Amino acid sequence: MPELPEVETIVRQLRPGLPGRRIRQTAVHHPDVLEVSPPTFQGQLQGAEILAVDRRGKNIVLSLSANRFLVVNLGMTGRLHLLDPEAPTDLPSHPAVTLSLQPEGTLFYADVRRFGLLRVLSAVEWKRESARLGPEPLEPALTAEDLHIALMRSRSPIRSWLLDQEKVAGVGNIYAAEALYRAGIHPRRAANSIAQGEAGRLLKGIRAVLREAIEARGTTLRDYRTASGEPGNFGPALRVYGRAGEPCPRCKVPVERIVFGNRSAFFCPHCQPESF
DNA sequence: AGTGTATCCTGCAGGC
DNA sequence: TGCCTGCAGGATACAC
Repeated sequence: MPELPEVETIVRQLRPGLPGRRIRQTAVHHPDVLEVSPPTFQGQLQGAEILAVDRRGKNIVLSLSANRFLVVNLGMTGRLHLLDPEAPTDLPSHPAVTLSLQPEGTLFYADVRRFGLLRVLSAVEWKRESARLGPEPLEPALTAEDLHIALMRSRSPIRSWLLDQEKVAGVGNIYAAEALYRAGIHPRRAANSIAQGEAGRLLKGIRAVLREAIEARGTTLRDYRTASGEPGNFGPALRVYGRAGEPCPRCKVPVERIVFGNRSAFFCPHCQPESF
């Protein structure tokens, strides 16, 4: 999906506009993105006031009145747009859910592949869901030592480990590749083979690339758009992701692509040696 | 515990 | 032009 920087970008754009508005009407164009029937979903949202907009991992979380939470996971191709009634933009294709707001406004969810998911949860349910997710990588509470200790408990490849939302929340395939490149760690290295110093470099790499990507409003490969419909600008700053065959920016050795865990992994074979 | 595989679904690029 | 294959920011379920 949209990974942490893309979701953070959307949340920051929605935050000034949504709180204080009510959900006046809900239209479901594609029940695929729901877990419940459209009438149930509509009933869960009807009349609710939006109190806050937050992010947890890759989830957009709208706090609603009556202690409910609308949790949006964008899957691979989900888009959440706040349509300005005064300045009609190009409507995205593949509409899935439309929320008509009061006062005037429309929150529009579109999703080409419909892997996304919209759920309305109680406070207890959301707390439980959130507790399943790993720590927020940008929160200072997460230390290199914490990371190293967690890594020692797993023998899975570090790239797969980083993609597991129960380990660290919000990192996806793009930023896992970029963070491992910056840390000089081969994506296939076992998590428990990462030394303490490497864990420190990895955490720094994760934070640096996430911050820079947020600054650029995310990476648009094809579908991702900000809440106002703009593409993200981080694409040209990617150093290895999607760059198989291109020279490593540091050493000029061609970037390689391998596949494991059903996903492509990109790395520099010179700067990220598999073993020492 | 970890991994390979399949699934959900559509669109696009590239090869022939 | 058209047909085919492979590939894509995710998450989950399954058999080994």
